[in-house]
Amino acid sequence: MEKTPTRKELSHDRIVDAAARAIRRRGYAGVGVADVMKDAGLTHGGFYAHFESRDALLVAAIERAGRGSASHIAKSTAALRDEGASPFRALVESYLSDRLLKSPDAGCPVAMLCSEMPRQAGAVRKASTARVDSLLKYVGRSLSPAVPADQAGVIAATLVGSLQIARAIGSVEQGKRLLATARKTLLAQYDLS
Amino acid sequence: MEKTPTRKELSHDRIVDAAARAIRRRGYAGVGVADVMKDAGLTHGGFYAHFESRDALLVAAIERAGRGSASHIAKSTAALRDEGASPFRALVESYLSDRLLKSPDAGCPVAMLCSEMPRQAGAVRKASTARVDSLLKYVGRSLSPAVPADQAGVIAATLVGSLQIARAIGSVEQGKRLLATARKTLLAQYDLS
DNA sequence: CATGAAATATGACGCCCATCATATTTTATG
DNA sequence: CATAAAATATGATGGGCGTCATATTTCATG
Repeated sequence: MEKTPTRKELSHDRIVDAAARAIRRRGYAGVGVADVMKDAGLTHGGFYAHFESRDALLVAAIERAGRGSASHIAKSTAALRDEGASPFRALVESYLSDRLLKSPDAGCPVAMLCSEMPRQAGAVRKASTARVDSLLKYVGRSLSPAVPADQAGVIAATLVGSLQIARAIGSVEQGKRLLATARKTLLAQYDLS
Repeated sequence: MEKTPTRKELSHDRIVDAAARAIRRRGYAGVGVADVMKDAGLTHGGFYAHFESRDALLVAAIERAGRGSASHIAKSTAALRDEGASPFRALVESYLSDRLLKSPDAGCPVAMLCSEMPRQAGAVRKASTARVDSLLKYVGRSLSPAVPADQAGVIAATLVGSLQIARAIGSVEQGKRLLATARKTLLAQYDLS
């Protein structure tokens, strides 16, 4: 029995979606209550009927962004696996896809927020580290059994770092080259399929 | 002939130092004019006798933080090299030292700011990408000739990503373990000395 | 020690933002 | 269609921050 969502639930959902986009595009500090509400097609005043505080919105946004990225990756990897790619190859090629260079609001929130996480406090921090843990677990599950499990952290770090540096570097051209060699290197080292 | 610095030059220097600490500890948005001036032992009003704008301070802070980290690494690697370590091993062990887990204002500003860089504008962005380029060049110079030059980017990404994730992860214990395996993995793969 | 200039402090202005109180609109029920 | 409750809008408040004008202090020079 699927309960049809109430109007408030629909609004709530649009707000979280807008916040999840904002936090990936602009970081923690870039999530403003008024802006998010406007993006959700509402005005700022009604915000506190939906959330106790801005921090509560941030927590919801982080979780939503994580789920969004996870399902994005899942879809992308599924397609690659259909073409015969190993789980690890599918992850690497999805995570380090050229397309993500320009569209930050589709990529992994850990890559967008990682360097800001240690500065966050309380529930926001907790929700953030939970996303990191989740990424590590995901990477771990995609590894070939021949790869030691403790490598998941370094591999995740290489994925996150490559995407970040490819975005931060001067030219898009350089960024694409970096992504390409990162994919090649990771596959050469860990894709023991 | 060493010109002795004027009072204003000394103040300027303390301001930039305070800003360089702040930007590594708290990110771009965490550099407030009033806070920085207080840290420098001054009050907020005199700021615009030293800088045209807050953005100009950010540029100076990024450059100072980069130089600070570079000289920190240089000192640390020099000591390791005296003990017989290869240039690459010295870099890896300096950059991924356990000590940096807790003291963000001593570590590499690229690791602290990387995910925020694409969001910056104008001169701040330029100064930031210059630091990234500089890091890539530094890594490239420390590589053994047997390692292809285009690997510098991936290696830098692994360094930056490992430090970030080690800091963002739940426990310090986990962070140290991640740093240790990152060091081990990088050395096993690239330290062809 | 006096004096003018350089450096810094005090204080104010305008803007943006999170939060909240209250008014208005929308939806469901009789 | 009327009415009450739910949802959202309007508007206000207080605080923080970048910026700047002006006052005060500090320093060098005679």
